[in-house]
Order: sequence, then structure tokens, then C-alpha cells
Amino acid sequence: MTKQRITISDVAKKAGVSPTAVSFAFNKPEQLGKETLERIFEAARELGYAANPYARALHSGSIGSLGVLVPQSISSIFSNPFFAAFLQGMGVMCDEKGIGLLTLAVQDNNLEAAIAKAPVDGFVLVGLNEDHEEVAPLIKRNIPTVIVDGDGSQFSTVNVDDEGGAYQAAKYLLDQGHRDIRILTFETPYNHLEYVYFGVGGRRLRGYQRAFQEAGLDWNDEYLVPTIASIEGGQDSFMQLMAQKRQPSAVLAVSDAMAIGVVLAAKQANLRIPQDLAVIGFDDIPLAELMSPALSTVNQPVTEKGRLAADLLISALEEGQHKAQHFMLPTTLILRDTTR
Amino acid sequence: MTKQRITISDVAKKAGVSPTAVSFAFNKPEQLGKETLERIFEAARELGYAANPYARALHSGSIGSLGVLVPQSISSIFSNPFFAAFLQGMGVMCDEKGIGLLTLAVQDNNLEAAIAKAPVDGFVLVGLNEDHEEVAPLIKRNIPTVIVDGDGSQFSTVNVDDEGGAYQAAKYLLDQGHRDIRILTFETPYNHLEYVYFGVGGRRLRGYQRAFQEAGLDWNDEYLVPTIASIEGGQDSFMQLMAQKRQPSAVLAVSDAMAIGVVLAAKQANLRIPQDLAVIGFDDIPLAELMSPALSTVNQPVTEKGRLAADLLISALEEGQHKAQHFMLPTTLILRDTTR
DNA sequence: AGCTTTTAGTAAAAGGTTTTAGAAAAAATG
DNA sequence: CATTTTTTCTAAAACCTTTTACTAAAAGCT
Repeated sequence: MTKQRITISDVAKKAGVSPTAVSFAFNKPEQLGKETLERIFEAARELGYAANPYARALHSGSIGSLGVLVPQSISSIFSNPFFAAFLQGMGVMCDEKGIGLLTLAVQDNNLEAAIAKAPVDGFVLVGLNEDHEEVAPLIKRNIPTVIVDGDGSQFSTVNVDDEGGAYQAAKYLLDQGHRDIRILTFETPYNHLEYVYFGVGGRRLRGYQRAFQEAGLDWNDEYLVPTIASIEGGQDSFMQLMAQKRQPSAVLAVSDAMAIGVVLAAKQANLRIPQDLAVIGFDDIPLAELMSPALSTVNQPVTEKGRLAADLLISALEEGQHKAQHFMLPTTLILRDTTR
Repeated sequence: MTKQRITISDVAKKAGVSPTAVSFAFNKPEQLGKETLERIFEAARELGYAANPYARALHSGSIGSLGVLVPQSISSIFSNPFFAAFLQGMGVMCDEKGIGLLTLAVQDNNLEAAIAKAPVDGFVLVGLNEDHEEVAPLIKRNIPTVIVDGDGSQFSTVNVDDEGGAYQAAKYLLDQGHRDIRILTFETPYNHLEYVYFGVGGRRLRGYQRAFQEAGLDWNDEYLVPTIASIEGGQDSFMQLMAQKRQPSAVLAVSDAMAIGVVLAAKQANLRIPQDLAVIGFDDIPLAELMSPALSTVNQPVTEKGRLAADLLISALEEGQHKAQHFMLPTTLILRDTTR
């Protein structure tokens, strides 16, 4: 026997009033007489009544939670310290407003379906551009949305100076005299190298490239090593690099996880860091500082990024139509033990 | 001008059919003729129609996402590596089933309100017991629920042998001859020491206690140092300990974050680890292995815990009524550089 | 041709809430 | 006391979808 859900009518019947009165009791108590109010609350408490959130949302159009959409599996999101920090930042705002945070699994193909089904008032899109075809429905149905690490004009965007940070990192190594530098990039779909110049990874790459060119070096796709964005990925890539004839004196990685993998693999191979191998990562995740040797890296204000994104989204939600704003937060080269 | 949401009737009108037909097109296409079907899909595509998830949920009772309820702020959840691993585990299952994961802000007082408002099909409760008064509505309205790190009989539970793991840790230090051991416990509400014996922290404490008693030592609440569960918390607590007359030769911490803080503070004070100070944490978060000196700790299968919890919840959802199952996963003492 | 079965589609109810417009009763006003 | 205003409460519409029960037309059968 499945217990029937308690509805507003059940409470109304028990309290001897109309369903409207019960609704008023919770939403506009000033509309009701004092003792009726008491009676309704009493009945509701006894029956354990709580308004059906879907019925409420159907009417009001709002459900009280935000969606975070990342074109990756949920499990990979949570294993990524970058997202942990980012979600923490969003969490600060959500806590303040008593709002839930829905992380969405997105098998790349059915992004559109995920958007349609999600019980949220608005989205934060990470690593997707406004002109992505599957993002179109959000525009069409004008659902409040904020884009992070991606381009857009109708929606507000929050980005970070990836190009500048990468430039600084590469310039630093080049100024130190390094000429054999390898670059660990995000893995590309279908191993198609041109994809590597898209998105966040692409922006970082262009920063490295600019530094190389200013130093009078040819930019060569041979420098690039597509790598899975994880510690293991970094280890694997570096082990492969060591197997080659020409060994790098320095490694630039587009993510800290990869860089840490490189450091681990180099330590196992008894390379001295930074003498035999210099490494600079990207992101400045907490582990970068805590590991030893501590990782040199490019800091980006991840938590602030999350906080700002949530803030923009919530403002848009509260104020109805909201003018799109575009933010570019600074990045900073942080030198620790894996360089110099 | 706010764009009106496209409804099923809009599509119906455009395709020249009844709303029912449109619904059938998406849910029971075999009920419709081939060319009508085409016409409906065409109209839906042009208008950018997607069924309102709330209306659908109102009818079907299911919305396709799971709630994770932790009696902490969202922001503190994501900054906690334990939860990152736990959510990753849940994420594996959610990915498989295409289900969203809603993390809920819970200001302790309005836990009940959060439960009532959440657009989810079921809950995973972390660190709450079934008999918690605010959990009652879940039972009353029999919403599928799984309890993690807490007790329950009606709901399935997933726990870990906290007591046994703690016992092993304490026994190891005592066997090594340590007699000046301090124990970093979870902070208690209102600084009321008796709360320390509740919940997960309490189970771990009882493990330490058993080892102490078997070693013929008095158990003394003076050993206990309530500490905020973070790296900074651990640092602060250890700095206070060092300021005292009697210095500990070893520290047991109920969480790795605290333990890491202790190690950091001890390093800054130029203590040699493990010679001057031995440390054993709890949880075995990824950082424990990667930091240096690598942290000795008690491993618990956190990701598996998350996976199992989600699995149990999803099964309960799919199979309707489901018999409660109770799991107790093993813990293992992992000795690394901060001991012996 | 007359009957039954199948196919293709529709009307209406159900799901639970909020809000608008309005009614009845009570209180205030002159 | 009659009239207006205020207070307290209700009926009904709206929100949007799915499902059940049903009809009309077409097809199959003897």
C-alpha cells in the first residue's frame, strides 16, 4: 500500500476550510483570521503537509535551484579540483540565498535533452560557447544563463585571462634559457590536432605561442602533447616523452593535474626538479601548493569565478531581464619549487 | 516583452492536431500515423518545443534527479575532498542512468523546508540519523532515501567501520610506545563536549578509546581537542597545543584535513616527522598520499560509498518498494611517512 | 453486404498549487 | 438605521502535461 501524498485539499478538509484558505495560510497569512490560521497550521502539521514543489513550480515558473552544465560526466567533474573550487564559489552564493545546486550529467549528444528536463531556474554553462548548437534552446526560450570559460554576447560571461597567464609562464621559461619545451594540451576529440586551438585550452596555447614567437622561436605543433587531464594522464605523457630521443628541459601544462603527473613521473625517474626539468602548470589548485616540490603554476581565481557566475545568474533571475555583463578576471604566474 | 513559453497546445495548433496527439508523438509514437507524426515533429522543432518538466513531474511524480543532503553549507561541501570523492562515486551511477545530482544547502533549522522544496526523486542523507526529527517527513511521505554515515532501519544504510579503523590507528601508536597522544575531534556545537561522542566522530572516538583502555591507559577527555575540520583548523589546533607545557609525541585526527594542518604546522615549527611527532589522519583523501611527508591515515572507500548509496537509491526508485539493506564497508590503516 | 477488428485520433479528467475576482459577514461611518 | 468600508473566506481559472475512455473511419473477414 503506497501512502497517498497529502494534498492541500486534505488539509483544507481537516481544518474545515477551502483549499484557497490553506494556500493563503502559507503564502499570504495576513489574508486570514487568526484562529483559522491556527487551525490550518495545526491540521497541516498533523498531516505532515508540504506543498508539492512541481505544482508550485508549474504555476510560479520557479523551482529554487541552479543548474551547472559541463560537457563532461558528473563523476569526472567531482574528481576535478578545479570544479570543486568553482562549485564552492557558486555554493557561497547559493547558501546565501537558500538555493540548490544541480550538477548535470551531459552525454555530449543529448545536451539539449538535459537542458529541457532540468528542474532549474537558470544555468551556468562551463566551457561552452553561446553559439554551440545545443545551447540554442536556452536562447530561444530565454532561460537566464551565464557562460563561464566561453564566449557569448546575449548571456553574461565570466572568463579569465588565460592567454596572458600562459604567455607569462612560457616567457618565464624562455627567459631562463629553456629551448626544449614540451606543452601538454587537453586531449582532442578524434585526435584531431586542430581542435586543440579551441576553447580554454586554445586560449592558453595562443599565450604560449605568443611568447615563443616573441623569443624568435618557431611554433611547431610537434611541441604539443595531447594529454588526458588528470594526474595519471600527465604521468603517462611524460613517460612517453622520456622514451623519445630528444628530452625536454621544461614542460608547460594546460592544467595542474597534468603538471603534477609530470612531476611525479619525473621524480620516479630520478630527475632533479627544477634542475633537470622545470614544470609550470595552470589553475593553481590547492594541491599545487601542498605537494612537494610545490608546483609553479598560473593562478586563476576559480572560487571567485564561481561566486561571480552564481551572483550574475541570481541577479538575472531576481531582476527579470538583465543586461549581459562580461568579466575577465586576472591570472598570475606563481613561482614555486618546480622552476628556477 | 517576455517570450511566452511554448506549450503543447502551440505545437498542436501549428500541426493541426489535438494536444493529445502531440503528447503521443513524444511518448507513444506507435499510436499515430506516420505523416501526422512527421508533421508534429516538424512543428515542435520549428517552435523549439520541449515539455515542461514540472507539468510532467506533477503527473508522473518523477523528475529525474537525486538529492544529496548534508547538514553543512554547500560551499563547505565542495571544499571538502571527502565529499568530492563521495559525489564522484554517486556521479558514476548518475551518469550511467542520465540522472542529475542536486546538492542541497541546509541551514540546520530549515532542513525540513529544504526536503519539501527539493525537486528530486529521492535523497541520500549524509551524517544524519533516521531518528533525526527533521528527517521524519521523509518517512511519513515515504520518499526513497538512503542514509550514509548514520543509523537507520527503514531506510538502507551505508556505513564504514569507523570504530575499527580508529582502533587500529590508536593501537599502532600505542604499540610504538606513544603515551602522549592528543586527539583532534570534530568541533561540537556550543562547545559542549558530550556531542563529540555522537555520529561518525563519536564512532571513531570509541575506537581510539578502546585501544587506550586495552593498553591500560585511562581515557581522559583532556586528550580531546575540538577542531574545525579543515587544514587551517588543524594548524590552529596544533599551534595551540605547542603553546602548552606538555607536548604530545603523537596526534590522532578524525579527519585528514586536520591531520594535514598539523603536519604543516609541525613542519613550520621545525619538528621532525615522524621522530618528534607522529600523525595519523582519517579518510585517506587523495592529498594524503601526494603531500610530503605522505600522511599515514585510515582509508575508507569513499567513492565506493557514494557509488553504493546512489545504486541503492536508484534501485529503490526503480523497483518501487524495496527492502532496506545495511552495509558496513571496511577501513584500513595505511602507514606512510608520518608514522614510525 | 454486414459484421468485427484495427487504426488514428480526440475530449476530458487528473495531477496540486496559486491567484484573481468576488461573496458574505462584520465593522465603521454619518 | 442605512450605507460604506473592511475583513475573512471561497469558487473557479490558470499553469501544462499525460492518460483513460471513447469515437469515427478504415480495414479485414465470412
